[in-house]
Amino acid sequence: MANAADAAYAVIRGSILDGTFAPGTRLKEADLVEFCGVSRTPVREALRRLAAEDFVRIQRNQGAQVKTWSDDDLDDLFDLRALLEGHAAAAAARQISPQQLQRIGGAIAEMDAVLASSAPQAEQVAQFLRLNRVVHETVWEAAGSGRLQSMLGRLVEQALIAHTARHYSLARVAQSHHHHQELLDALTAGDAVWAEALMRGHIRAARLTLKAPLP
Amino acid sequence: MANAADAAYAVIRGSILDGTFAPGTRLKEADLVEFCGVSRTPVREALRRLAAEDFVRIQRNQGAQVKTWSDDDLDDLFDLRALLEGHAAAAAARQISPQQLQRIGGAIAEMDAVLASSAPQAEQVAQFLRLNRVVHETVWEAAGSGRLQSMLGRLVEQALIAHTARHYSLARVAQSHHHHQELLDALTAGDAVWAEALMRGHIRAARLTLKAPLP
DNA sequence: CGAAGCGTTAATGTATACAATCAGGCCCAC
DNA sequence: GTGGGCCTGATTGTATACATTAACGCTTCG
Repeated sequence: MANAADAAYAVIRGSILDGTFAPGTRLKEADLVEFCGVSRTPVREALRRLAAEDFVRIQRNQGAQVKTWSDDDLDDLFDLRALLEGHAAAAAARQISPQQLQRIGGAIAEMDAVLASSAPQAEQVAQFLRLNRVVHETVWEAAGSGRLQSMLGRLVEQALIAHTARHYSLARVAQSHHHHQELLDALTAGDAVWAEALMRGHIRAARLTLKAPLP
Repeated sequence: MANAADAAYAVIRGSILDGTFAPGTRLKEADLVEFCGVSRTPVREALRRLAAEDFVRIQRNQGAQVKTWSDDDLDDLFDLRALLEGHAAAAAARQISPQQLQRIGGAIAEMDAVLASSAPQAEQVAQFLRLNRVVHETVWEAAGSGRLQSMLGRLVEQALIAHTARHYSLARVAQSHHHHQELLDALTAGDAVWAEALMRGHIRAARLTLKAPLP
């Protein structure tokens, strides 16, 4: 990351994702110059890029603020995610490689280990989320559409912002885990219809988690 | 458009869409400064924006070039379009307003008139494409998802670049026209399944047109 | 004759200075 | 007392100068 603009982008984006810049926060260029340690030019470039990716909202002469998501927005977002992830799962079922299947299988096995461990719950959830990402990204990759992959990456990260400062319950995590296991069966069987149905359900369940986390 | 950056964006984007900047063309910032009549800063901003929207490709220290689309890319693009436009059509069928139905009906009636006229063929096709856009945009709008709307807008425009300098045959245009008419029936009936199926077929047919135009 | 290394140059990347614009507060008039 | 208009400060938008990078052609050596 020799680039000042890329560095600024990474810093700001990371700070939005980890909650340092909460939704609604006004992002002044001068402050970000200090925060990122680069001049205004790359900071502006980073902000424009983040705006294009829907992480921030820019109004003319009024600067940028971290985007806020209404409940309807999130419904909308998860509807699209269900559609696109379902599509990806179906495509993946038709053409996934043994290596990719193995990667998903490995991630699921690791999840097993994580959930069986006696680590602190927060740690377990964090590990699970990382592995969850591996599973999903492998499915996208197997779907073989770069465009679909980048769209989904963005959608997922937008959903993540809304998650910030909320924690998943282990009960929901376990539910997700079961989804993944069954998804692996569907992918292994090459059953596109099954895989798509499972994935759509999986995403819908995730939306519900966000709305009303289980205890 | 009091903005220099917006102006540059509009000029460059327009020139890409109308074929002035053909796919693969290297876009040097200095040249664009002259072309757009603004300084490098807004030109750069415009290029970054166009890159985010997949109109150009930017490599570090190597500037921007108009994106080229392989046949596989286009297949990919139209697959996604079929999925998303189908989804939009289904959603629209469930909740479209009388005003929106009327707008689509009006556009179709105008298409009738255009096709029945004795204008030059190129003129007929151009008019038809404009009305075609009205029909589709109304469907997206009726679907009620801003995110879906912007995604589709982008996908369609990317497809348009590939069309440049190619002309549609009247035969294909007539086929599209029939699709639109039946789509209006489905939307009026509020039949989401029908609308989705029609739209998916409509997009698939469009892909074929691009691949092998009818005489 | 070919290939590798270096220098030049033309382009992009970054910083900063200047211009335009908007928000907020103050004052004045009604 | 309240509303409107103007002024001021802060912030973003634009231009330009400087730094850095990589591509290209030249030279030179094997």
